[in-house]
Amino acid sequence: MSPTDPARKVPARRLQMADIARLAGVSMSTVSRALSGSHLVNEETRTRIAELARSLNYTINLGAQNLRLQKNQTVAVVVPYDAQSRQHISDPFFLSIVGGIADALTDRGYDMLLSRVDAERLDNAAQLFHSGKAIGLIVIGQWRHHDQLNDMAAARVPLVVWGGLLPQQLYCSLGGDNVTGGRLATEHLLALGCRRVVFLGDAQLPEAGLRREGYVQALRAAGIDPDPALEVVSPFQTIAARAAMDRLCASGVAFDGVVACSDLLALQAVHAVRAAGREVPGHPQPGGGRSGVAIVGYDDMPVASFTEPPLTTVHQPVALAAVELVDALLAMLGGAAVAPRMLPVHLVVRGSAPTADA
Amino acid sequence: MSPTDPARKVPARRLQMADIARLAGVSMSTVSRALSGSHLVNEETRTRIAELARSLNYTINLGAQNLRLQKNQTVAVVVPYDAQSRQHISDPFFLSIVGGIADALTDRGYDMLLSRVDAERLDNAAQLFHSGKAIGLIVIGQWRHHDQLNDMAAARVPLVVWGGLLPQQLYCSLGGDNVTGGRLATEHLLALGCRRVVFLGDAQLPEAGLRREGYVQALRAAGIDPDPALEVVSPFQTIAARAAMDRLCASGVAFDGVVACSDLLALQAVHAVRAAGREVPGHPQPGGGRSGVAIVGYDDMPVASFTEPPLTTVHQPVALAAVELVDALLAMLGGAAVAPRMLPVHLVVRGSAPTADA
DNA sequence: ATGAAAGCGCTAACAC
DNA sequence: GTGTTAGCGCTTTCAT
Repeated sequence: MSPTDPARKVPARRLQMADIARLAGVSMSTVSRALSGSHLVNEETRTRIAELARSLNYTINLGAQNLRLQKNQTVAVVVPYDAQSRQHISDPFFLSIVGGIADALTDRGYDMLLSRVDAERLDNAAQLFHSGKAIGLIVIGQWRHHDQLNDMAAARVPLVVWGGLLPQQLYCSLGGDNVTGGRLATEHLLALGCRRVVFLGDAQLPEAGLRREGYVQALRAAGIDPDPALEVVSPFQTIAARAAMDRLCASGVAFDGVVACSDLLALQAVHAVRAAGREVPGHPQPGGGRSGVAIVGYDDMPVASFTEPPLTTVHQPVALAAVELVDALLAMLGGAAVAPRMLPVHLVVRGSAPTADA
Repeated sequence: MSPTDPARKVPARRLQMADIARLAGVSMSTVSRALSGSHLVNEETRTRIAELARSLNYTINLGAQNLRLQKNQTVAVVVPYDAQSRQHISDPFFLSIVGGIADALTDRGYDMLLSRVDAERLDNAAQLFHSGKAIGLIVIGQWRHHDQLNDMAAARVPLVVWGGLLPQQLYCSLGGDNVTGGRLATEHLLALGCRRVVFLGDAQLPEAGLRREGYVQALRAAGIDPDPALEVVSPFQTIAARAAMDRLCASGVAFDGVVACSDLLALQAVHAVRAAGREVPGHPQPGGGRSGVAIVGYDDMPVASFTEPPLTTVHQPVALAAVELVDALLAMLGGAAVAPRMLPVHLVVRGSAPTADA
């Protein structure tokens, strides 16, 4: 039952083209041609060489081939991490966009290098390009370093960024329409009778900042002045979010709605609010406001409909985004000038902030 | 507000060492030495060259360097896909293990190539090694091709596989203890009074097959014969699982518990059962069995505690697994013989199959 | 302390 | 149709 011989290792020098040539009794050039399917080489010789190579597991060394051909089919996908919290990739949104990009790149015949860089030094990712490891970069998120991304673009690093559209932007970004997303979420809460809506997220991050703009727009349109006490700063991370919401609840500041910057944050808000003895989503009160707290998430991750309560959330088109990011980068590599673009988002109404309220 | 000049492209030949040499007025050898921090080169010259390189964004071309040095720091992480269903990476479990591996590899100074291969041709992944793209492979899942993995190992491809321990195994695998996992889940349901426990998963897949072994063990130990009618074959995919469970409910076959092979499958089971008008988890009945259906998931994905009902599930140590996979591969590359190993799993009891039942 | 030259594994003129 | 040769961008003897 136990393994016969678990993976022993003997280095065994890797075969190379010269070996194949010798074994086939031809020159290297012939092997090279045969393997590339050139019609300059005799049909019979070609298949013989191909067989030989296959039977020996010989494959052209791509490092050498790339060097010679000056080509490279590798795209780097850069997922920044927060060095302080040593926070790893874990948000399902990031993970699934990475999955989608992997698929899109594979479909198009490119390799994908998955790289982590310190979110404070996004510009370190340029190294991947300058060193020739990758022909271009897809960066997931702008974090706090719009400037570094601009510098990279100015240095002609082929670059596409998942994120929002910012002033003075030199690079190509693609992302959900954050302002609209923030506005939709907030409008929905206002329509439910919420009057004191919390914004949960870190508005220092461009995406969250834009969502906050939408939030403010919606409030103002409803004649409500944004209250700084209702801004709960929290990174895209669960523990911190929970603590921040607990603090808010303990502070006694009144609120009856939450616009969260991710579904994960929304879930933390749900638990914090319930731990404080209030209901989610509660009911509108005759005097205005709500008996409980209605909560809207962001991203619409696959399990959002299975949570308790099911999350009302702003849907981001992950699969589309992945394909668009890849195509944008490839177009750019093809010499096109690719303009930044926003992808449509829409609100998905579920239980955490229902539509018709009793 | 709109971008000044979105990422225009001018090819601009990449700098190379000869350029730096010329600009610095020294020979290439000196530049090479300077950049590698050799003490053979004058302190002053060295810093001068380093500055120059930095200011011009020059980085050594790694393709060329690797060729010359015969080195490579790239590990391929292979995530198989189902070609028939064109099913993309989407299970949060796979995604998060990939995230963890990315972190572990980055920490150790390796690059990670994320590759997708047809689950029917896992052996195609060997190409990544033979072509020199990667020094070794981490394959996520055995799928239906234990044999191909064995062949790869026999061909001396450095290889570590996330998966179960199988008979006649030549490669190094690491994975949760699936038999125990399946047994724990089933024992828990039996303890709750379930007598007709469904196994939801595709036992053709080694991991699911092992879990089924545990399931059968637990049933037998309780004096229950496994009923083939209670085996619902479903891939690790949501739509199919839902349909299969709907069919089971419609068939009239009696059941009062479900052991699912992933949390996603468990959630689908919850919905199917509820759509059929039954409760999850229900209550034990005086005559044996339960009024509703108790359901246990597998993986313990991060949101499992936030679902409705919160999922009782078998916890897999994802973060640990990622690190262990990486370390196993690196040890193997270092010449060590690394034996397959199982990682501990444990049951996390939540609402979908509670502990003390009223 | 620095330079000249050979070669990592491959391809593409250019010969024949 | 096949072989010879000169590099792709780099490192490293071996000279000096």
